Amino acid sequence: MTAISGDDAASHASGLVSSAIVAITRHIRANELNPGDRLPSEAVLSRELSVSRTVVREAFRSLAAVRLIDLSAGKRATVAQLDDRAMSLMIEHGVDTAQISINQVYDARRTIEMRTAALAALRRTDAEVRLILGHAHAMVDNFSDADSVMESDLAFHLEIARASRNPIFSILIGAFQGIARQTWPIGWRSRSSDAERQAMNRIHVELAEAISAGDPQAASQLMARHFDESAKALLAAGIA
Amino acid sequence: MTAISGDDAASHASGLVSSAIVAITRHIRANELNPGDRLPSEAVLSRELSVSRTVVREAFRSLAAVRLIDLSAGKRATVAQLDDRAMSLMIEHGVDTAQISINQVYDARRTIEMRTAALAALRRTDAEVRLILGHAHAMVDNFSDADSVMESDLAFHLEIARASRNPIFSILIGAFQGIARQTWPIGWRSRSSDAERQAMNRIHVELAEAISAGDPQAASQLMARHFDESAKALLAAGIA
DNA sequence: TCTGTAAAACCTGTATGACTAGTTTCGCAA
DNA sequence: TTGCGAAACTAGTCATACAGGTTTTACAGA
Repeated sequence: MTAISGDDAASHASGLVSSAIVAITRHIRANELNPGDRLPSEAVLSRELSVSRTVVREAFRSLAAVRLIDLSAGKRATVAQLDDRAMSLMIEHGVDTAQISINQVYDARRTIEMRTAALAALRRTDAEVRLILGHAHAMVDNFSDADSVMESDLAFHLEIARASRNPIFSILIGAFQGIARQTWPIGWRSRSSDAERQAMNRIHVELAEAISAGDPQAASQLMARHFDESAKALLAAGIA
Repeated sequence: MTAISGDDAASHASGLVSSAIVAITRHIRANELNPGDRLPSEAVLSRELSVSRTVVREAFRSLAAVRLIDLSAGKRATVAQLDDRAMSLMIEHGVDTAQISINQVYDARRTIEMRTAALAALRRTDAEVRLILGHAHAMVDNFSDADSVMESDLAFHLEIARASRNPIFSILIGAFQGIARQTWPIGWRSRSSDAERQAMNRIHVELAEAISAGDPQAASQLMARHFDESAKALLAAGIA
C-alpha cells in the first residue's frame, strides 16, 4: 500500500479540501482499488495529509456525493460501485433551474435508447428477455392503473439498458427516470382514448419481441417510433 | 422567500447530512432559484434545520461536489451552472476501477456524437461553423505536433456538441474528454503512417463541411465512420 | 442630495477537543 | 478450535475559536 503524498501537484482548485480530494482519488488510482476496497481512516488521512479531520471529512463527503466512495457510521469508507444517484441529482437540478428542457431530456433519451434497444437485441440473455417481455405485458394487462403502467414502463426501459451491457447507458437511463416520473403522467393523460393508450403499450410489446428475436434494426426503429409518439403526446399537452 | 422546513419527509437516506441535503435542494426548488442566486448562510441554515454548522457544511460540500452549488470563501453559496466536472470524475472513476471499459466509453461517445453531428448540421450558427472548421483545419496544419492535434480534436468534438444546443450532450462529451486524453495518443501511434494520420484529419474536415452545409445525414454518417476507424486503430493497439 | 470610503458586520475555511454510537479486532475461555 | 466479550478503532455530530475573505452600513465630504 503506497503512502498518500500530501503535496498538491495536480488540480488548480484551491483549498485544503480540494487538495484532499485529489490526494484521495490519487490513492484509489495508485493502489488500484476496486469497488468494496477500504480507504484509510479519517484519522490516518488527516495525519498523512497534515490537515484537520474536518478537511478530510469534507473531502470524503464530496467523494461520496459523486459516488466514488461509500460512507457509513463506524465503518471505514469504501470504494463505491457506480450508480445513477449523483447523475440523477444533476439532471433534476438542471431541469429545476431551467438549464435543461424536457425536450432536451427526451432527445437525449431517444438518442441513447435507440442504441440500447439495438444492443439489447444483440446481447440480451434469455432471462433478460423474459424480464423485458414481462414488463411490456404488465403494461397491457394493468392499463387501467396508470401508476402501475408507469412503473412497468420505467422498468422496461431500464432493463433494456441493462441488457445493452454498457453501464454508461444504464446510469444515464436511470438518471433520466426522475424526470420521466414527473412528465409521464402528462403524456398518459394527453392520450385521450383507451385505444391510444393501448396502442402505446403495444409498441412496447413489439419492441420487446424485436429484442427477443435479436433484430437490432427493428428494435432501434421501434424505439425511435415510441419516442416520436411520446414527443407528440407531450407536445399536444403543451410541453416545450 | 419560503422558510426551510426541518422535517425529513422525503429520502430514506439516514443521517443529518442527508436530511440537510434534501432540505437545501427543496429550498432551491421551492424558491425557484436560478444559477447565480444566493442560498442562506451556513449559520442561518444551521439554525433553521436545528443542526450544527458542521452538518450544514458537509451538506454544502456534497452539493458542491455534484455541482448544484458553488462555494467560495467569504461569499454565500450560490446555485451553480451545470458543467461536466462531476460527471468527469464519475466516468474516470468508473474506468479506473474497471467498472467501465474503454470500448464502452467509445460506444457511448459514438452514439451521442452521431446525434450531435446531425443536430449541429441543423442548428449551428455561422460563428460555430467557423470554430468547427477552424479546429478541423488546425488538425491538418499542425499534424506533426501530436499534442496540438489532440487538443484541436477534442475542441472540435466539444464545439459540435455545443452547436447541437443540448446541454446534456455538451456535458457528456465534456465528461468523456478526460478518458479521451488518455487513449488518444494510443490511437495516434497505432496509425503508423503519416498518410493514415492525415486521412483521419481529413475526415474531420469533411465532417465540418457537412455541418457547414447543413447536411445532418452526411454529418452523422461521417461521425460514425470516424468512430469506427478510431475503434479499429485502438483494436490494433490491443485495447479491449 | 449624492457619492465615495472606511469601519463594522457578516461569512466561509480550517483547527481542536469532546462525546456518542457503530464496527472490527483480538485474546481468552470453553 | 471455536465462540464470545472486551478493547480498540472509526465515523457522526456538536461547540468553540479564529483567520481571512466579502458585503453592508454609516458617515464624511462634495
